Amino acid sequence: MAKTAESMTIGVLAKSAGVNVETIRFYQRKGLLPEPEKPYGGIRRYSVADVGRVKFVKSAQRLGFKLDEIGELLRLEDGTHCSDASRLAERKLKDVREKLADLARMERELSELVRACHARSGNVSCPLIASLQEGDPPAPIRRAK
Amino acid sequence: MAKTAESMTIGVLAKSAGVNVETIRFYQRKGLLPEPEKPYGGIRRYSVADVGRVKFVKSAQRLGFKLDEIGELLRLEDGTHCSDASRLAERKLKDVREKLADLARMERELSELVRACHARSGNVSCPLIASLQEGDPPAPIRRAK
DNA sequence: ATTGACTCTGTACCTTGCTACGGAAGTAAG
DNA sequence: CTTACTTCCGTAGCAAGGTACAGAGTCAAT
Ligand SMILES: [Zn+2]
Ligand SMILES: [Zn+2]
Ligand SMILES: [Zn+2]
Ligand SMILES: [Zn+2]
Repeated sequence: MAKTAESMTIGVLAKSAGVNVETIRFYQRKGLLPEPEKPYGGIRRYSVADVGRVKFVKSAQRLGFKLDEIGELLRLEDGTHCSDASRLAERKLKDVREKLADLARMERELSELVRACHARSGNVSCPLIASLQEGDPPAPIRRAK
Repeated sequence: MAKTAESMTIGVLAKSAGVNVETIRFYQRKGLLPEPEKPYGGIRRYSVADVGRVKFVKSAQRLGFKLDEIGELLRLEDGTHCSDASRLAERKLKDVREKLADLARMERELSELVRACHARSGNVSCPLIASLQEGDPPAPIRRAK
């Protein structure tokens, strides 16, 4: 019964979780993953719980959490601190929305410049280059406030 | 007339362009900004053209270009290579749209989880934590292909 | 002429999330 | 028993875009 409980080597753990062995060690150094005791001069063994933990980390990364923040999430692993957890998620959502707005601005400006370049006729200078030479942060569309 | 032409010290240049002195030097090392000759044992002087160049870099950064890519853009500074320039912009636009899609996914997933956490009633486990423990990349909405 | 503020040069450090390497030692297969 | 693969452990390096020194020299004002 200790067979399935603590049966994996680090290599198997890494493969099961779909990450590099070095990533496992890195997470251990960061305190995201516990380092099992090892038998004197022997090899550490891991359990399926550790696979879950690594996958937890990877899932949280897909939501935009940084490793430090994932450390905080892991402390809430028992699921009994919903309001703490959702506070973290709300903060992250705010970050994400800010980045989203920034990227949306880039998208607008770039596509407008590309359009202008394609529409360019004759010998006028490249609108993209010209815009960069102006140097001004392009006028934000000013609406009634 | 050599007064306004090459009149700034690096500190003035930096301030005019709104960046740190170290940033100027960094750009010089990166080849984004030329290093003026300096009088024997003296101090280099910069012109307004250099201010423009730094601002060019900063503007391009706001569009999402990396410094390496900005190096390429700077080679097209004469504005006569519109198709080269717009190719770069189109590639960047593609990058930006990919990041945008990724962030939009995060936004969707996070806001759904936050919603679920707020809607949680009674003693069920935190939906956010539970979702991370499942570990699966949340089912992409599968549509007919 | 002596501050004090800049500049020059080189090098080191910062963040984030890994990835790689070197050398020793344990482990599994033949 | 030997060979080949892992593991262990510490340290070093990568990308990107800077930032921060230290130690020496220069410049302008008092
Ligand atoms: Zn709590
Ligand atoms: Zn919750
Ligand atoms: Zn060309
Ligand atoms: Zn163009």
